[in-house]
Amino acid sequence: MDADKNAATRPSMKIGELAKTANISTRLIRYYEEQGLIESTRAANGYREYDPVLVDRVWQIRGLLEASIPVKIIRDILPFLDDPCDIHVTEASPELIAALEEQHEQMDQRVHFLTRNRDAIAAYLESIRGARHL
DNA sequence: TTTCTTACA
DNA sequence: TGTAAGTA
Repeated sequence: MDADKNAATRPSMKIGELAKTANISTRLIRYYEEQGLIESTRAANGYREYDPVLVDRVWQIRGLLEASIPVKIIRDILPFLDDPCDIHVTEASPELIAALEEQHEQMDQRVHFLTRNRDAIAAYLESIRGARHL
């Protein structure tokens, strides 16, 4: 079924390939790994090998990071993102829960902030377009 | 050629 | 984060 373009979930992607596929630098990939955000195995020659599913994982990490979520928290919720069914919730410490609630609240505020500005810009654009037609 | 580690800007 | 150096 998959002869050439489907190496779906096999631990074999070199850092350069992952970088190109996920559109991030190899430098950042190594950095995420240093921070314990992603894992990799090592080939006999010492080269890192990545599971192709990390392409998505990297995007999730970027999103979380861009939302200013601390690496410490990302580390804790990443395993949950892997299998949402896994019951990490049961062992979530009060500290983690508190941190996540705070982050959630902050994200909510950002969403409102962005929404408001987006609408303001949309309205401004509208008025400009209208004026242009005069 | 690609990747690795370490380190500086 | 990018980039340089010296390897494997």
